[in-house]
Amino acid sequence: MKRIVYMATGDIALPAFRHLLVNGPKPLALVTQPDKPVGRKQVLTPPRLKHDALEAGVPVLQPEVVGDCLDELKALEPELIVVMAYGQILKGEVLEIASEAIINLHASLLPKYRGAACIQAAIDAGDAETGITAQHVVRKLDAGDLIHAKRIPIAADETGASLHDRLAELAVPTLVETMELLSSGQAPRTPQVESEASYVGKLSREDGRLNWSMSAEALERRIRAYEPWPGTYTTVEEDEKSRRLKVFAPTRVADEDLGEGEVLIEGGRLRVGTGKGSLELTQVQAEGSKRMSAGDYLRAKSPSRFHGWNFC
RNA sequence: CGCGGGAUGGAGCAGUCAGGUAGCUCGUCAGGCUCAUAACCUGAAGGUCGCAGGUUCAAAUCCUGCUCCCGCAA
Repeated sequence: MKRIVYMATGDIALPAFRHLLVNGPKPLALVTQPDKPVGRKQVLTPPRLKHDALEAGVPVLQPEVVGDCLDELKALEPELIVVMAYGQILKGEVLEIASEAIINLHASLLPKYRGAACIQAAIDAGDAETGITAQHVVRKLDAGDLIHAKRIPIAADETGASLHDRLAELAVPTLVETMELLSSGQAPRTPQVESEASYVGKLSREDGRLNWSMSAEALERRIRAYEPWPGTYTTVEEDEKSRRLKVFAPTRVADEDLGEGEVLIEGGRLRVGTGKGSLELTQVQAEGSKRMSAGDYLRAKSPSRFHGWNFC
């Protein structure tokens, strides 16, 4: 299989793309999302994949919707289309363009965690392992027949960021092996077991608000899972204003007996009660301020101010 | 011109409204004390108060312009 079109936007698709650029077969084209304004200054930023593609002389297509470049795609006469973290749902004619197959590399062990927030979901749920699954792309999101999957264990201190990077690397052998299977004509094609399927939608910043009635263990996992996106935060009443306080990993489960959201300051350590057990926050970031250790955060605050302090 | 917060020794901050000796909690270094400690005591070093102009006898503080950092929004 030599004629490949790569459809991807997210950085998680970068290692596998680079592998193809270096070891071949070199993709005929990269289809990626249009450059988007990013950050506070709304600077128009191209996906990093685009940079690599252009450097390697691979043509780049950036249609608003994939349907806009159907003719260009057909003209390339691809045998295989590889989709990973592209950011658009594919339907209609696009699914028919590749002569052999259109496959997707998904960052979970399907049929678990179909959808966008699959990496966060695996950590949040406390799963022991996750992986990359290669599947055929069908109309229904992430519901295609399964070809191949590779697994990795989830570490006890795993964050969304670390798992993202490890899965990106895992995508390389997953893609290579999947292509070998397809070429050999021996590729399995296993329908997903619908009863075991689950779906995790896109996360928004608001999803990162910590609910102190959850257990300390669940909160600790969530803080790791949602780092760096969407991040987690709590709010604190200060000077009669409700201010946001971002919370980062690592956090530690502690065993003080505190009410939900009740704050205990002791020896420069910051602990909060939860629905079950308590949590020690070690890294926080106040509004308008940089990320810092809990000790630094507490340093300039007088102890009396914390009397009866609560997070909510 | 999307809204808002901020820049003060190595860290986190107060001081700015009402201009007048650079302060707090830590850290660092030196010495002391203790069986011992995130312990305590004594002392020391360390700052062009983001940058550039302006007002003033006098500017961290007032005025103007600029740079950078951050929260929200997208």
